Amino acid sequence: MFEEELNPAQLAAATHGEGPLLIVAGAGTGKTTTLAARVAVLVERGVRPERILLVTFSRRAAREMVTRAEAMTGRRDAGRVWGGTFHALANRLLRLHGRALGLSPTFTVLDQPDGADVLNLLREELGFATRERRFPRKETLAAIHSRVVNAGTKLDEVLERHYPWCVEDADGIRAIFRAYIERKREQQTLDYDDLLLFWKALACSPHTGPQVAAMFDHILVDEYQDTNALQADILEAMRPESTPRNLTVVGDDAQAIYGFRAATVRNILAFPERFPGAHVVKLERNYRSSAPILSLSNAVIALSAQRHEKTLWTERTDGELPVLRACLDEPDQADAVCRSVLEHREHGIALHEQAVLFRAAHHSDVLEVELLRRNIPFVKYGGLKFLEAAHVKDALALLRVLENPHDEVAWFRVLQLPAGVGPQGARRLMDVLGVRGSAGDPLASLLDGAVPVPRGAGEGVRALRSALAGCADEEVLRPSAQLERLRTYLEPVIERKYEAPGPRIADLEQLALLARGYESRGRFLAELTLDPPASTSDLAGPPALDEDHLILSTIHSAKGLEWDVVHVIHASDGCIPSDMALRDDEELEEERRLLYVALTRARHSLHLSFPQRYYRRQKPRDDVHMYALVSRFLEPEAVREHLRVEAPRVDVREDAAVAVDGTADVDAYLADLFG
DNA sequence: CACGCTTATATTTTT
DNA sequence: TATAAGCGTG
Repeated sequence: MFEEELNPAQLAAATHGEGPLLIVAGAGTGKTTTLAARVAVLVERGVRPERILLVTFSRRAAREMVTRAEAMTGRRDAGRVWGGTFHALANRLLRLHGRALGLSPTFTVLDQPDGADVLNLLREELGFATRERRFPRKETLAAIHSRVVNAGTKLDEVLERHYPWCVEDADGIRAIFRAYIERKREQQTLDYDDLLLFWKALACSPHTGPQVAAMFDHILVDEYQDTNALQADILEAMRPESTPRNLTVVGDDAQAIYGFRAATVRNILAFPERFPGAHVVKLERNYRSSAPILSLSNAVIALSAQRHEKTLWTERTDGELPVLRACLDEPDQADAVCRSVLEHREHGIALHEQAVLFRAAHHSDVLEVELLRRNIPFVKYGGLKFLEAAHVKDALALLRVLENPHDEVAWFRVLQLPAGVGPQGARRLMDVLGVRGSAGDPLASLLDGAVPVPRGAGEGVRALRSALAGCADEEVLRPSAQLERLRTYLEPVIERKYEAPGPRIADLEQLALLARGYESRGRFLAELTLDPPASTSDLAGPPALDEDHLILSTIHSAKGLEWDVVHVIHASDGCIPSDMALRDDEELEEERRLLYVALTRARHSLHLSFPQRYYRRQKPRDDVHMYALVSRFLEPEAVREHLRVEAPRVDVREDAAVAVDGTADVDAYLADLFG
């Protein structure tokens, strides 16, 4: 049944037997189809779906692949495949088997900002916040920690290479990190890095390892170029040599764009050594893009300093040259994009078959205003800060203390909700309640009402207590119902604490909406942090999807997707490559691949643009603007010849033109890393 | 010690 | 933009 749908290389990959398999799949070469077909083939050969582990870069991708496999086999039970991201799968496995590692099955998951908050508490406790000298911010600490763990590199080395301005504070950072491990263990919380570390520990342990590895007959991993050293270790441990090493990985070194998350293409390059006897299949025939789009993409990546051992080809001969348009300024660019989008729509291309891609989430701000003005509906992927908004965190913190009464960060937020309680008051209350340490029940203590309350805060604390009691009473209460109750408590709090409370209160309704469909509070919390709403439409709910809408997306979030028409905006030096990413060649090359990813999303029509006059939106009323040049990746003649360049309507003065520059094992392992 | 005010600062990408 | 740190007041 697959023979007609797949080309020989795809078929070879899909029907590969036992043993390790590396599929090197260029952009648009039918990677998803192939992987879905492989799942289908395995199921048809008698492998039970629940014994297949499918690791993808988003839950959405996992769902899509499983759905396609179901369609190919006609079997409903393919949905029982274990699909999801590394982190989501780790969460699932650790809830089942974490006990062996000393983890409670009710552990809570800290997202990156949560982890940063814990680090911040320690930063203050250990006296680094008040010092005269400036000390790395909590976000920086979180980023350093994450890189150390994910790359498996010593702290000192990471500091030297990626955070040279923090080298002087190495000892302080080390002290904070040591305390951080301890604190997380006490609280039964795991951050993103822990999820991976504990999965690895689970898989490496002589007791649990064989059992966990034996849960799965086949493991398939998508976007392998964007995995890091730790993730590769996990896979190796999940496929020990004593068993048939049924591991399929799919990736494209030319599309590696997650270096900042410690991903390394070495994983792909070293795969055959790590898994001896690995079969390698290359997919080079592109089915997605027109010839001119493919030529441009190939030309851009050909100038990469690194070698990419494949050249995409297509049998298509249709298509027009991609356009590079220099715009006057951002409004002009927004105008050009809107016109182009509407023109394509007149030619029968629906809005949702068109996308606008950009490097950073805020690059679409001006365009969004223009789209709203012209009544062009759109959804935006990437850069969504919903869960990071203070009031949403407040609501979630309330749920979290109910779920895990030793969750310190959550308590710290919750206890500052009542009027008259600030950071110090909250700390005192936490001490009295016994939040730290795993003994006792701080929640019960608070509800008992036997705790001394800071002067003037009596009423506020009483309100908080009754709100929590209203949820704690009934274990059966569903999370959405709990949120409903908490909302009545939170609304006045939000009105007092924040300006512009209107939209913030509306966000709480969204949150309650997201919670419907969850029976368990713990699951809701875990899934929300591990698979947060990816787009504005995820939040808007199903009705909005009926309407045709344009897609706006960061290039990162566009990974694996494709559209008939693609507009890449802000294709200027300083944006692509981002002037934040010019520290070394490695970063620069990643930016080039990012542009490559953007270009290869397009099927029929590709428009690049950049504003020549670029106001720095950061400072309001700032008259200072800069003159931007086209991205250096589009500058060389070898690339230009694949573009139709539209001249600026007004020339920029030459002299003004400047580029914008601008547990025990885990703990011991960590202790070793921190030196 | 909370809270409201001012000022500095740093802004990428995501699980 | 918006958050964090610094400072004065109650």
